[in-house]
Amino acid sequence: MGSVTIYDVAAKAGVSIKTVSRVMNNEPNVRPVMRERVLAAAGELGYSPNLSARSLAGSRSFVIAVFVDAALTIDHWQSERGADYLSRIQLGATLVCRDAGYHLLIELIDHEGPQVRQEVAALLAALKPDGVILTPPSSDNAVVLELLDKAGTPYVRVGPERAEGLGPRVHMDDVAAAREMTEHLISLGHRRIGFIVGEPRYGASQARREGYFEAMRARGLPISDAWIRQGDFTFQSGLDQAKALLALPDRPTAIFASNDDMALGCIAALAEAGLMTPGDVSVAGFDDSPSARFSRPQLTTVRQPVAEMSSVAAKLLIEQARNGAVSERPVDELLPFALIHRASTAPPPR
Amino acid sequence: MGSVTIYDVAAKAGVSIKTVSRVMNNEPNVRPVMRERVLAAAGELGYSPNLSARSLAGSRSFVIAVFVDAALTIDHWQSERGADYLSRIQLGATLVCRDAGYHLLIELIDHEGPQVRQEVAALLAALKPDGVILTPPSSDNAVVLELLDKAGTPYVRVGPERAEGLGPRVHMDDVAAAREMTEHLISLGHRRIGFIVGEPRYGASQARREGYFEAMRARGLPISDAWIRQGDFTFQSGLDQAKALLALPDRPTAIFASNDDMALGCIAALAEAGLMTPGDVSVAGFDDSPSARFSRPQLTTVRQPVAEMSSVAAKLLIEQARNGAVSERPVDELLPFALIHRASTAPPPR
DNA sequence: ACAAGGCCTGGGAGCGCTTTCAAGCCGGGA
DNA sequence: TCCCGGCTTGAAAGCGCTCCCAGGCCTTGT
Repeated sequence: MGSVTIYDVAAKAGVSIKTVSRVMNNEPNVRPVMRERVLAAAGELGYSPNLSARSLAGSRSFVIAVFVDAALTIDHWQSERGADYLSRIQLGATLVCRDAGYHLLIELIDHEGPQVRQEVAALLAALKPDGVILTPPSSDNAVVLELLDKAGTPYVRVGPERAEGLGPRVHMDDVAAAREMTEHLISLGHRRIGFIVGEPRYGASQARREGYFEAMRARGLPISDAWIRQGDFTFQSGLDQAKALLALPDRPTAIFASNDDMALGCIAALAEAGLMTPGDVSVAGFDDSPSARFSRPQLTTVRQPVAEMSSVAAKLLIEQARNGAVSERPVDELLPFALIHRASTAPPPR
Repeated sequence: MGSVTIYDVAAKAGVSIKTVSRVMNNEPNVRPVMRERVLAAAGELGYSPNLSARSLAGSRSFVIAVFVDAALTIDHWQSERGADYLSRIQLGATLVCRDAGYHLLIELIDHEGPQVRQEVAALLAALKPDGVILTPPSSDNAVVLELLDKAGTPYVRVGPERAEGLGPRVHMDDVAAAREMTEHLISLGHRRIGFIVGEPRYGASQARREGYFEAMRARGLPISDAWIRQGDFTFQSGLDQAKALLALPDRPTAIFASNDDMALGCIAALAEAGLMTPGDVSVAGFDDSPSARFSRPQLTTVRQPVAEMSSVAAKLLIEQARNGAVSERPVDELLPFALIHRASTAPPPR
C-alpha cells in the first residue's frame, strides 16, 4: 500500500515535484542532468504516476473506451456466433494502447435500450475517457453520437455503415469488396450466382448486396430474385438458404454468402445434397474468420482489416489527446480489404 | 467540459457535499427525505461521480483489470487460432462489471519477457485496480503472483493449471472432463483410442492427457505410445497428427483431440483419407468452440464454463472490494463442465 | 554596459471526491 | 431534571498529480 509518490521521487532526486512531473511527461525545458537524476530516482523507487491523480488534475485520462453493444454480447454468450469480430477490434486497440501508455476500457452499452441517454452520459461523466472507439452497430447510433459530441469526447467509428457526416470513421469499402468477389466469380465463368444477404440490422449487409448487384449489372448478367436469399449471419441460416437455392429449377453455379459462417453453412448444405464444392457449386464468403481455413474445401473469402481498423482508430484518438487539438478536416480512413483465394471457388461445371 | 460536480448537486439539494457523497455510496445514516432530495437533484442534473476523483480520494478504484498474455494476443493477430477463449473470459467479466458499476480494463502483459516485474509493478501502481483477473498462461506465472501479493491487489486466477496454494482460483476439472469423455468413447465400444495432446506450455494439456490415461487404465485398456500424438492446439496439427494415426497398422477407431480446432483437423484428415466420421472413426474435441457446430458431423466435445469462470471471478473480486476485507479461507471454485454429445462419436465399425 | 528575452525551476492553487472528526439533535434512563 | 449515547449532518483535510505564474539565471542585442 505504501506506494511511491511523486514526492518520494522529488525528495530522492533533490528537486521539486514539478520537475519530476515535467520529466514524467516528457516536457521540454528540463536540463538533461536533472532529467537523468529524476529518471534514476524514479527507477530505483519503482515509481509510476498514479493514473487517477493524473486524470483528475490534468486534462487527459489515458483511457480509451470501447463501446460494445450489450445485446450483441449477451447474444454471444450462448449463441452459435463467435465474438470474432469484436475480439479482433479489441486486439488492435489493445496493442496500440499498450505501446502508448494508454489503457483500454471495455464498456457494454445497451445501444437500443430506453436508458441509452442516461447510461452513456453517466459513463462519459464518470470515465472522462480521452477517446471512444465505437463498434457496430452502435457506431451508427445517433443518440450515442450526439452525447459524445455534447460531452466533447473524441470518438472514432470503426466499421460504421451509415454515410459520412456522422463523425470520424475508419472503415473499409464493403461495396467494392463484394463487387470484386462477385466479379471474381463471374470471371471464373459463373453466370447464375446466388447471394445470401446478412442480418439486415447491419449496414454492411446492404453494402455487400449492393456490391453484388453492381458487379452483376456491370456485366449485364440477369439477377433473379430467387437467387437473393435473406440470411442472418448464422451458420444455420447459410445452410437453410443454400438448401433453398439448390432446390431451384435453375440453380446457381456459385453462391456468395455475406459472411463466412453462412458460407460454411452453404458448404454443409452442398455436402448434404451430395454436391461437391467447388466442383458442382462454388462458394465464397466474407470476413476471413478463423474457421474459413478449417472447412474443406478452404473458403475463398474477403479479408477485413478489423484489427487494423481499431488500431488506426486508437492511434487517431491518442494522437488527438496528445495534441489537445481536434483535427481540422474530418477523419475518414479507408482501409484496404483483400480477396483471399482458397479452394471453394472454381469454374462452373460445364 | 462544464461537467456536473458533487458541489452542483449539493447546492441544488441544499445539503453539504458529504451528504451527497453518502447518498451516492449508499451509506446508512441519511434521512430518507434527504436521500430523496439528493437523488432528485442528481437526476435532474445528470450527475455521475467522477471515477478518478473517487479512486484518488478513496480506497476503491471501481476497476477490475484482466491480464492477458501479450505474446498470445499478438499471435492471434494473424495466426489461424481464434481468440475465442479470451473473448469468452472477457464477456463474463464485462457483464458482471457493468451490473456492479465497475469497469473492465484489458491489460496486455508480456508474462515471460524480461520486463515483467517492472511492467506489472508499474501497471498496479498506476491503475490501483480493485482486483485482477489472471488468464492463462499468466495465471500460473510466479512473478506476476508475487507482485500482486506484494502490492496487496486481490486477484483471481481463471482456469489456472498449476496446483493450489498459489492464490484464489476459479477453474474446472480438466482431468475429470477428459476422463469422462474417454469413458464415453470406451462405453461406445472403442478400445483403440488415439489421443492428441495440446500445446505443452498449457497445463490443461497435461491435465487432459492425464484424464485420458486414467480412463484407459481404469478399464484396463492398453495404451500404445503410438496412439498419443503431440499437437499444438491448431487445426493443422490436428490434421497432421490424425494422418499419422490413420497410417498406423492398427489404427485407432476413435480419436480424442485436446481441443476443438484439432478435432476439426482430424475430421478433415479422415475425409481426405476417404473415411467417414463417425462411421469409420469417431472424433471427440474439447472446448465447445463455435466452430464445433459448424463441422459436419457436428462435434462431440466438452463444454468449458469459460464465461462463467470469469464472471465468478469478477463477482468475487468486486465483493471483496466492497467488504474491504480479504476472505478468510482460500477461494477455490470448481465449476462444472458438460459433455456435449453431438454426431462425431458413435460405436466403432464392427 | 544595460535591457530584453529565453531557458529552467519551484511555489501554490486546485481537480472532485472520500475520510476523519466534531458538532448538533433527539430520546431514554437515572 | 440532567447526562449519555445514537443518529444526522457538515467542516476541513487531504488523495497525487497538473497547471498557472513568478522568479532566478543566462544569453543576446544595441
